[in-house]
Amino acid sequence: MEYNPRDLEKKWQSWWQANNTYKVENQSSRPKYYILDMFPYPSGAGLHVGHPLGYIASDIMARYKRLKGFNVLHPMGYDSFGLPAEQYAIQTGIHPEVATVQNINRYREQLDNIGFSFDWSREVRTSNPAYYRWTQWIFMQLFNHYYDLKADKSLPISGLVEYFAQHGNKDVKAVCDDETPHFTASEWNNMTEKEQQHTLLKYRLTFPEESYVNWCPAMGTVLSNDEVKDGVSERGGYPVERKLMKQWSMRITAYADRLLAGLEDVDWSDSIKEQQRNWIGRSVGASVKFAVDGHEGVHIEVFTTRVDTIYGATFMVLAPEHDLVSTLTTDQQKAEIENYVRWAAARSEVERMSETKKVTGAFTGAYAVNPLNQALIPIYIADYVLAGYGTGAVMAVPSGDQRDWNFATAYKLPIIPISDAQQNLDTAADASKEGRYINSGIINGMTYQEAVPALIAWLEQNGVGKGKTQYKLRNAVFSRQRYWGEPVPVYWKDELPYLIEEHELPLVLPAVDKYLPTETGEPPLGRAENWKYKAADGQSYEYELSTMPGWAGSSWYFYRYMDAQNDQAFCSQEAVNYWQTVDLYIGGSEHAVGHLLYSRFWNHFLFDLGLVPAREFARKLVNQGMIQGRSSFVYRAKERFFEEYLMMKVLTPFFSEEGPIKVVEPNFEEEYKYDFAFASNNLVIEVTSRKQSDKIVRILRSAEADGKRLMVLYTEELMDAINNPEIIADRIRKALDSKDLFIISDGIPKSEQLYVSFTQISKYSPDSFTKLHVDISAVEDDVLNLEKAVKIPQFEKASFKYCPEGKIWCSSEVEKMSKSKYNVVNPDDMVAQYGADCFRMYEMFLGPIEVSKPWDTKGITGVYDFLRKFWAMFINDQGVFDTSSDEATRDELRVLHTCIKKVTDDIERFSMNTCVSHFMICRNELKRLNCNKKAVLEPLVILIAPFAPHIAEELWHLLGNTGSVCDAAYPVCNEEFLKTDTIQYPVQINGKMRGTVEIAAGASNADIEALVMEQAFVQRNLEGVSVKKFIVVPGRIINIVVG
RNA sequence: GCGGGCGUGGCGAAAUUGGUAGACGUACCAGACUUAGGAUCUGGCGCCGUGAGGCAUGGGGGUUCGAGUCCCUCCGCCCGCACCA
Repeated sequence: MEYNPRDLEKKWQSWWQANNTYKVENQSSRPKYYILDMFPYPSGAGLHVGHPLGYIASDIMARYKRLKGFNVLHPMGYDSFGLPAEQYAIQTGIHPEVATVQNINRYREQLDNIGFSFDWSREVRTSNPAYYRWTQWIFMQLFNHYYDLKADKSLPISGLVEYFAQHGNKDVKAVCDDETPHFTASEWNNMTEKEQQHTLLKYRLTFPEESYVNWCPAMGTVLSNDEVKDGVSERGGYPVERKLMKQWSMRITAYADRLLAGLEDVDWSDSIKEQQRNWIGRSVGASVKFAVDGHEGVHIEVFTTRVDTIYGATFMVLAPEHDLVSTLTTDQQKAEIENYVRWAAARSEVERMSETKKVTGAFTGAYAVNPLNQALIPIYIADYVLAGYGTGAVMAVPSGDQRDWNFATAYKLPIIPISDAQQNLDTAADASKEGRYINSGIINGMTYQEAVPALIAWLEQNGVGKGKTQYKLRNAVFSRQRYWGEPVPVYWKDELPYLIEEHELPLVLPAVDKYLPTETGEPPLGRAENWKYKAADGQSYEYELSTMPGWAGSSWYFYRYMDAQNDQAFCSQEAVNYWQTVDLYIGGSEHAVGHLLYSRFWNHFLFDLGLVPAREFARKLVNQGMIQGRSSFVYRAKERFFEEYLMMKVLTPFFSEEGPIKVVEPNFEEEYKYDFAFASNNLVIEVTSRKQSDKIVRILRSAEADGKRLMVLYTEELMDAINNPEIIADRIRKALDSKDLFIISDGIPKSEQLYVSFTQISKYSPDSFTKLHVDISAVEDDVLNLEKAVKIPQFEKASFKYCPEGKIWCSSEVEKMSKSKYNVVNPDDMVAQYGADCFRMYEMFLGPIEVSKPWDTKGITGVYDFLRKFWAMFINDQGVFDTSSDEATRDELRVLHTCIKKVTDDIERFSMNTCVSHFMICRNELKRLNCNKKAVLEPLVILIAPFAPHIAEELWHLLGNTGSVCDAAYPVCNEEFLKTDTIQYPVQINGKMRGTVEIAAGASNADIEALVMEQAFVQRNLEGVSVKKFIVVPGRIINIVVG
């Protein structure tokens, strides 16, 4: 009976399916456990070996928890709205849904292959109307709520309307737009419907607004901040610009403090928490209004975290985009300011970042008045002040802030010390909060702790400022000018947005002829025919044409799994009260600030509405590392190297080192002195293309100046010379005798590119090569198999015409796995060759789950061998399944129970790699004991079932059981069996290992000491010294201190 | 610059509270069996040394009977944020 993984795996996979083995009920007498994977976006490329890593770990956990007696929810679904399907639709005209379903089917096949214990009856797809109906429903709740600061939670907007009608908004403490004006009850009641609705938008948690957005012209859509990296789109790398557009926005800033505080309550990695804190970017300080000299009624508001340094403010800086710049600029300074504003606007994001040390700015000619001491301070503009943060203006304190110091030094502005502890203000600013204030009016002599509240009180009393907390976090743009997303359940009437009726949900995506913007520049939904909202008043209105961003559907999907078929609610209260929150969430750290922050935001909101039981949706988060690919490369020579290579190839056979021409390595550091140095005593041969005739003249002169004769060979001729080297050799011989110059015509076929392997390039400049990815399947033992390589379009066979020795050595590097890098390893291939159990165990064996590591197929044989040997323990000499029912020996039980203990402990602390090691050790030891006892092997089958469910299920049934091994009783470690009669004590002398002594387990310290001192190796080491101390750490170690 | 993480054989990595550093696996070497199989089994495998022994967890220092683990310091790598007032 051979171990034949494929057959038995297929058999059990269909058995599980037929028996609904993985179906989970929403009620149980057992405790619940919810383990969730980040659901995938089903891309056209399918899964690679990196994707299942987290799923395997979670599956092991899920199966383990089930064996341990939990009712385990372990679902899977698809984040199926998204850009790639839409791009594909634009190119092919195929509806994104069709491509998406195809991709999902492929994903499902691949996932099924690996033997996961997902309850597929709970599958969710975000693009399914039955699902996005509830995404739209949550959107409607957000529209209908505002954030009340007194209650510190979201409340229905209807309550606000009632309040306005009775009291106006003066005493309302709610999160709203900054410029929302105050109004009385009668003012409110006298407003038109339009005015009222307009006002309410300033309070709603989702609202349309004109705002600067990251507009990506190439993709025709708006991107969120985290979808933009270094001024280009994260996907595709297209340029992104700032553009003013009407967009739906989510008032996530209302939850900034709670999102920050909530991080304390979750067991997530420090790195993720820190990234979220960074993103929220809370800073506590004060806002201060500065009057402007000569401009009645004009104030510049600044935000500062160091209001205590206000007496040191010697100038003020506005961002070049600040609204007041043109108002304040004097006629005299106008030209300079306009110049600077234009220059700053033209600078790209990248330039601005790379030149942060350069100090630039311009003086407006205006002066601000320091409210504390009435000092007049000049107002500058400079691009080190960002328009997008705070108020876009700062009070500059060169003594306390390095950037202000740099500016003051460059523009010769005064630097006033403000603390008796400040030092060396000539060389740098001193931002410390030490000492007591000087030159500081009302806070002179105070410490930092005393000064801040004193100043804030003063500012508030005098109406020129207040304590304020500022966030980096912006409201989240919630519109995409795209087709393949959830329609926003809103129609427009009189330029105001209104929700459609709840019973009209879902608002289904309409059909369109093309997936591109309309001719008038509207989003693709503008193409839908007869797509109008029929309101209760009998009128038709325009629907909102933008769709929701990718993060909408993924911000609440974990609740849908609890009650996936519900058409009355996004999830029933019974279900959510049973499953509560996610106990363990597994996924990549790349979602640190996107998905994980938005989901927390929506969850806090749903919590405020009383719809979910906890503020945080996932108690524990584990971030699996990436499995990287090994990319193989060959190098394509650039033209320069090409010439040199040909030269070598053609000329070296005819001119040895002893001959008239000496071969010299080209010197790339002295570029263009002699472009190629086949140099003899007084002859330089230059190889060049005809196009570079001016270069030739230069080189000729340079050679003549050195007293050398020059021969020019054209690459075009060298090409011919490959087949007919004698001709060139002959000409060179002649050139040695005469002073002839060779000029030969053009004619290199473009396609004849030269590829070289990395081993050859080490002696040449890397600039001479272009690196190209090679399909790993065409690489065998680091050598490129030319036959296989030819199937890659970029490697025409002709390209290898001039490869030395007819083979190419490939270099390899570790990179992210990606189709475009030709380094993808498909799990299907691994499963086909080694089986799902082996694949699962090997992925775990690779290393700790959180660590990124390169895939290496070579090592998988070790795990495969283990499984075969594990199988073989159940098979007798005749090749038949056969286990002994004899009682297990103490040794055998010790091995078994050690394994139970280690594996159980390690699963609990998520150390799957060491679990696999323990299984191997256990097998090795049982083999040594020649154990085939059922009493030992049966518990092992249960123990290994989470890791290798198929082989476990097969053996479980062969052992005579009828139900699934998934429902077996988890073996319990009996510590009794771990005890041994004797202990091997390591013996150290002065901390150095000298040997081991076997000592009876219960021996007293005195007995131990006597026994140890007898040992020969101890005696030998004690010669000439005396024992100062004898340390016994029971069960662990003995250390003898000598002197 | 700020924040987070990390540094152990040829390679992936073990070492749970300080207690035999390198488990387990790969790769490699030798042997056995077959004899060409990429099969199986046995042994070896951090470095130096024939050996006893010495040296080894990025470098240096400290605490300790004892340090990969704790503290200080320097170096290097990775990730995140980045003129955030």
